[in-house]
Amino acid sequence: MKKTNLQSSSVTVADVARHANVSKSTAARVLGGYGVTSEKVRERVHASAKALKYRANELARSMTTGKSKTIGVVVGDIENSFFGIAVRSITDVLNANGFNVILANSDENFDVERDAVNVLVGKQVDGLIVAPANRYETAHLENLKTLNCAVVLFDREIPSMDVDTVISDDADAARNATEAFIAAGHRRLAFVTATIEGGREDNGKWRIPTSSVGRRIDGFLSACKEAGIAEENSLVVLNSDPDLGLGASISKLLDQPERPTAILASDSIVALEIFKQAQKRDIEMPDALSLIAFHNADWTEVTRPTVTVIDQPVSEMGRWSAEQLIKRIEGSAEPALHHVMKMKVINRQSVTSPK
Amino acid sequence: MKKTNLQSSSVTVADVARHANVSKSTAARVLGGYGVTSEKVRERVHASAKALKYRANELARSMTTGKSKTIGVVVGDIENSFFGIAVRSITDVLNANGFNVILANSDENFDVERDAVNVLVGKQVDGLIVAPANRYETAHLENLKTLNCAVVLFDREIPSMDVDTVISDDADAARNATEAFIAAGHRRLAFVTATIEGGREDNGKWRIPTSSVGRRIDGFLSACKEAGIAEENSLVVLNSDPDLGLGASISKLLDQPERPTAILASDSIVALEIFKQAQKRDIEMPDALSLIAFHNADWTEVTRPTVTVIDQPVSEMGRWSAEQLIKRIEGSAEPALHHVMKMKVINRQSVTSPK
DNA sequence: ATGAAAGCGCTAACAT
DNA sequence: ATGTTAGCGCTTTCAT
Repeated sequence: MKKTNLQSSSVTVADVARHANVSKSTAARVLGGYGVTSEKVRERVHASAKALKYRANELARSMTTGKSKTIGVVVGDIENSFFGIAVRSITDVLNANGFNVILANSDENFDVERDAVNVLVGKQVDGLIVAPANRYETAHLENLKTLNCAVVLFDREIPSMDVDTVISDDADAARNATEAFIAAGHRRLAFVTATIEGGREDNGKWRIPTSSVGRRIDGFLSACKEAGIAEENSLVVLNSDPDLGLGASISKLLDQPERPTAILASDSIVALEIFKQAQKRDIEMPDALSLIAFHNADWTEVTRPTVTVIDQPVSEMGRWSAEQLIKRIEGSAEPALHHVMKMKVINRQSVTSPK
Repeated sequence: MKKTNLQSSSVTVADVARHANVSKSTAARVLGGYGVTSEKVRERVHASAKALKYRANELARSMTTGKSKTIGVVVGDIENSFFGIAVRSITDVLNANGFNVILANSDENFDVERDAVNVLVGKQVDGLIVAPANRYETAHLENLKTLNCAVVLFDREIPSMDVDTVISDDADAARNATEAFIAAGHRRLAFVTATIEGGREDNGKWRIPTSSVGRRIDGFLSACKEAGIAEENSLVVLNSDPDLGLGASISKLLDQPERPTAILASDSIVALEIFKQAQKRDIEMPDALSLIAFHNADWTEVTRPTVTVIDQPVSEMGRWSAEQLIKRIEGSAEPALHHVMKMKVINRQSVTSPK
C-alpha cells in the first residue's frame, strides 16, 4: 500500500532504466536521443518508457543543458491586431524550430515591461523579442548582454542600443502620406496616436517614448514644415488624458471650430475611433475629412469609404525577428543588424481634396 | 585570467553566500524569502546579492519545488480577435497572480494541439487553459489528470470530460438569432463557419469537431426545423475546401440562384468575409441580405449597415478560466464546474425583413 | 537563527 | 556500446 503504480508523481529516467535493466545513462541516452546506443537496447528502453508512460522533464533537461528552448515575447497589447499578427508569425517560426513562447503584455508601460523582462530572464529564456515601450529606457535590456540571453527589438528601435532590430520606415511613410494630403490641397492636418505624452525635449521637440510613433511624428511634421503649414495647423494629438482615454482627445479634435481636414492615424485602433466619431457627428468622409491609417487592418476595406492605409509588413517583421533571434541563439556573431522594412500605401477611398 | 568577474555565467546562491560570509542555506533562505533569518544577515545577504547582481534561477527553483508558476494556454488562432481578447484577459489575471503564460496556437488542428499540450506538460506547467479543437478527441487531456496538471477548457466543452469548463450559451443564442430572422420573414437561411467539416454521424447529423460551433449549428437547425424551413433552405456552410479557403464557400453561397436572405456568421472573421463579398456583388444589406454575427468585433459598429451581433463575454470567460485554474492549482477539490455564460444580442442595422 | 547534506531529473565527462 | 560519477542551482530535511 506504500507505492501505488497509478500515482501521479512522475516517472524518471531512473525508473525506465531499472525497468529496462540498463544503467541510468544508457536509458538517458536513448530517451534524450544523444550519444550512441545499440538497436537492441533502444527498443528495450523505448518499450519500458511506453509501459511506464515516461515523459521527459524539460525543466531538468534545461537545467543541465543551459538551454530552455523558450523565448520571451513582450508586446504592447496582444489585443491590438498589429501585435496579434506579429505574435502569430513569431510563434509560428519559433515553434517550427522547437522553441516555445512565453508571452507578456507590457500595456505600453515601461515598468511592466522591465518586470516582465526580468521574470523572463529568471525563467532562463534563451532569447527575447521585445517591442520596447520606451526608447529612452535601456537598462533592463542592456543587462541582457551580460547574461546569456539574445534579444531582438521588434517594431521599435532604441537608438542607443546596438542590437538586432526590425522596424519599418515610419518617418518616410508618414512623410509620404502627409505629402499626399498636402498635394490634395489640405492645409489643416493632424496626426493622432494613442501614445501617452512623454513631455518635451530641451530643443522643444516632442519626447515620444514609443520610437515608431516618434518617427512617424517626425515624418509628419517635417512634411508639414516643408510645405509651410503653420504649427497650429499641423497638430499632433496624443492621448493626453489617460483617464478619459483617446476618445476624449479625438472628440476635442473633431469638435474644434477649425478642425483638420485630413488626419493621419498612427494605428488601426485610432483610425477606428476616428471613423466612429466622424460618423456620429455626420462628418462626411472623405469630403469633409480625409483619413490615412497605419496598418492594413482587415476591416479597412469594408467601411464606406474604404480606408487608405499604410501597409506594414507585420508578418514579415515577425518572421524576421524570430529568424534573427534563432541565428543569434545558434551562435551567430555578426554585427547587430538594423533591418528597416518598406511600407507601401494602399490607396482606397478615404482621401480626397478638401471641399 | 581564469575567471573574469564580468563573465556571462550566472551568479548563484553559493556565490552570494560566500560573499556574505554565511552558509548556502542561509543565503538561500534570504534570497528565496522562506524560513527564518536575522535582520542582520538579511541585510548582508541582500547587499551581496546586489553587489554580485544575483538573479534567481527560476528553473532550479521550479525543479525543487515542483511548481513552475507557468501556465500553458492553447488557442485556435491568436490572430482572431476573439482569442486575442481572451488571451489578454487570461494573462492579466495570471500575471497578477504570479504566473506566466506560454502561448500555443493550435491552428484549430488537433494534432498540433496534442503536441502543444504534451510539450507544455513536459515544461512542467502548473496548469493549462485550452480551447480544444476537437470535442471527440480527449486522450491528451485525460492524461493530464494523472499528472500534476490542472486544466480548464475555454469556450468549448468536451462532453465526455468532467473538467472545469467555461462556455457561452451557443445553442440558445443561435436559436434566438435564427428565430429573429424567421420572425422578420426570412425563409432561406444559412449558417456559415470557418470550421472544417468533420463528416456526419451515424444518425445523419453533422459531426462538428469545434464544440461551440457544433452547438451553434444545433441551435440554428432546431429553430429552422421548428419553423418548418425546408432542409435545402437551412444551409450549413462549412469550410469545405481548406485549399481554397472559406472565401470559396461563401462565393458559392452568394452566387447560387436562390441564395439565402439571412446569414448567421459563426465569428467576426466569417462575417467580415461575407460583408466584403456582398459588397463586391452589390448585394444590398440589409435589404437583400440580413446578417447576424457572433462576437462583437470592434469594426461591426462602423460599417454601413452596422452589424447586429451576438455579444460574447470574452473577457469574462477568460477571467473565469484563469481564476478557476488558480483555484485548482491552489488545491480546490470541489467538483468540476461547468460554467455557461449568457450572450446577448446587440441589435444594429443588418437585420430587416426580406424585400 | 544558522549550517550541513541530500536530492529534484536530467546531461556530461570520464571511465571501461 | 554501456556504466559510473559528478554536477546544474535551488529547496528541504535534519542537525546544531
